Amino acid sequence: MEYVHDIISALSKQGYRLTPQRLMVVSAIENSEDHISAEEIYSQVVVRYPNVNISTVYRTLELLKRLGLVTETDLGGGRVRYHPADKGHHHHLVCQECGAMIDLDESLLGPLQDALLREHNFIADLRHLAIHGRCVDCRR
Amino acid sequence: MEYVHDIISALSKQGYRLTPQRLMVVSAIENSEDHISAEEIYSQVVVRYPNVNISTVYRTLELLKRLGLVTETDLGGGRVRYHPADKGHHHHLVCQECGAMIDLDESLLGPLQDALLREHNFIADLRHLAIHGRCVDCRR
DNA sequence: TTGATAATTGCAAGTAGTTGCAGTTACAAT
DNA sequence: ATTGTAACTGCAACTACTTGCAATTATCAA
Ligand SMILES: [Mn+2]
Ligand SMILES: [Mn+2]
Ligand SMILES: [Zn+2]
Ligand SMILES: [Zn+2]
Repeated sequence: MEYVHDIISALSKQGYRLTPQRLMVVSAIENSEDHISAEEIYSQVVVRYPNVNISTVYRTLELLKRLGLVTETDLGGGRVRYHPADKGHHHHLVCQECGAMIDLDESLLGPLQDALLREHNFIADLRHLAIHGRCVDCRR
Repeated sequence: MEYVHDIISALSKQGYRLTPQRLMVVSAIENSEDHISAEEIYSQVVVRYPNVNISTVYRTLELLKRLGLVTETDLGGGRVRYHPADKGHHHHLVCQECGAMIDLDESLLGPLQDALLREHNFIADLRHLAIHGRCVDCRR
């Protein structure tokens, strides 16, 4: 069985069209070492496909989010960032003062997720959260 | 002792100027029954102070956030919403599918806040969160 | 009261992201 | 291969929010 990117095969399986623009956006996300922004995706894609428009990047991200294939996270810095939903299950603590980021294991939010499901019948999307606050150094 | 809005007396105590624009923004927030947007604040203020600029509203909100006097929350709908930090301690579950909102007691996040402080020395700002996901009806 | 002065504001331009629409194209059916 | 069609894209205009800068003003000291 040939190798296909997870996201692309999921798109294909669900009947979405595999346009070159989408393939390149997906590839930028899957090849990114960490969290990537829409602008960064765009500037990668535009090199190989010069007349792509950034609204296509945003629309693709919207689709991938809606299908649960990528997560969108506000890590500060004025733009949200994306990464594959099934890659590196974890969260981040973000200091609002100095921008420091602390990685957090996903297990810390398990109990909360369970409680919300049990007590409110609500399926919380708690994959790759950014929790904002103050780190030790910026404590007042 | 005379009555002063909590937020105004806090501003004053910390040495910030009490401009008419600020007083009116604060008043709009404190008088709002629930969560209010920047645009809604602006449209209240502009009636009594016609040449106020919306950037002043945004800058005032930024200040009030930074001082911990108001909370900013993304409840969906394409704009964030504000309310006094010390009013109605609670959170919201927001369904990404249908927009339904379920109120949540603040106690549910106490254990998480404690764990983050204990295990990571991080003071998480978990006042008035919006947790996104799917409600029972939109479950798949 | 009356200045001095730094904080604050209005304005205009900028950034991140969204949307309506007309034209293009992936994909399926022939 | 050709063609029909809805999905998708590019484009341009728009929304929410931000920012640099010059003009205004709240506050304080004289
Ligand atoms: Mn991450
Ligand atoms: Mn609320
Ligand atoms: Zn910090
Ligand atoms: Zn729902």
